[in-house]
Amino acid sequence: MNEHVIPLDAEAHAVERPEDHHDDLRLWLRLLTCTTLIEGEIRRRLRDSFDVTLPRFDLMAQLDKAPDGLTLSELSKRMMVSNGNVTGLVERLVESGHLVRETSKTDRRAQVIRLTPLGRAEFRAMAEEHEGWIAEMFCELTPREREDLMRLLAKTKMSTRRAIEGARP
Amino acid sequence: MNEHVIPLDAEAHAVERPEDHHDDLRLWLRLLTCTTLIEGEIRRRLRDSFDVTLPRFDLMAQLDKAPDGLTLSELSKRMMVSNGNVTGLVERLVESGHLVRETSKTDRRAQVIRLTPLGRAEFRAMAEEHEGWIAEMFCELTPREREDLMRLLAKTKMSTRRAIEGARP
DNA sequence: TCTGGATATTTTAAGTTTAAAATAACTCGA
DNA sequence: TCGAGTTATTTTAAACTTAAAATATCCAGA
Repeated sequence: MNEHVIPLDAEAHAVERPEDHHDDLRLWLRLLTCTTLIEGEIRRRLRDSFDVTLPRFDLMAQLDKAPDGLTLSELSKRMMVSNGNVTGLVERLVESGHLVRETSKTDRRAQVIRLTPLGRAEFRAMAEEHEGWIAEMFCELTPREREDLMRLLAKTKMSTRRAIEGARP
Repeated sequence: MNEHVIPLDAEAHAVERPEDHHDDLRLWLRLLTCTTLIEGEIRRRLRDSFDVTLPRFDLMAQLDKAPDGLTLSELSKRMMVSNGNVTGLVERLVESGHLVRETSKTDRRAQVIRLTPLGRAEFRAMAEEHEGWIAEMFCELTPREREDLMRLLAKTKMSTRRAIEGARP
């Protein structure tokens, strides 16, 4: 008897006390763990296989997608890091012969950054390996699951952007 | 005419050339973007509201969950950062009166780290706000979507762990 | 007991990262 | 043209982060 009685706190997942956001916190921690795990492994493999750091790889990836080059501001916006950070990264990559910088013809404040042929060649070689590594990380997800995850992350991104917008308009 | 002809590369999503992992790469970049967005905003709010850095908050969060304290190794494993990193963070948090460290009674190599009453009080105050901020970021997702995302991230985590295990046993 | 290997932590050097202040150049309206 | 406000970049100081080497301690077996 009584096996059909619905307890007051049935469906624990749906219980919502005011201000009870533990599940969201767990969701965030899991998101963070996934990213940290993948990022750490990619960092390790880039170092072991190509002796390059992840920030440098990321910066070159942005430039590879922009054949006409990018300004430092544009780079820092796309990489979501500070301006000063990009200044230092570019400095070291110019030093090592992977990038060139020239003053914009239309705006003397702006520097246009480009990959050198060496930089592009090295990046392309790394990128091919890198893409395989990433596929490896997701290999246990079905195509359907990957689509779902993509969609849910897109929604999370939009939700977060609006939360940020709302807080600092 | 011909509008019903199915082109050779119909259903772009299903087209799978050998070694074509662009979708996985996009999935990874989206995951990274979400994490970076949220992390950046949390960092900003912690600074503005409590004048604390994110790494310090994260470290205190680990200790708050472990009433008996943790060793530096245990901390670095849980935070997924290097040992040396934790050494420095703990040093500064002891300096500011938020942590205490004592040598383990059973292993003279190990330091047990604990929150001080001050550290715990300050952390609890921050954590309450923090939880609300996180909920804000996810607020446009339905409960069902949050569950799905949680599940998919769990699967991603497992998939990644095995990829890492497989590469360096 | 002694010793080799494992574990816990610290140190070191180099690089990354941020926030904030400083510098320089642009824009646009009075 | 002048000047206020904006934008692009650099500089600065402090903190964070990693990988690798160095120390110190533990542990298990000969």
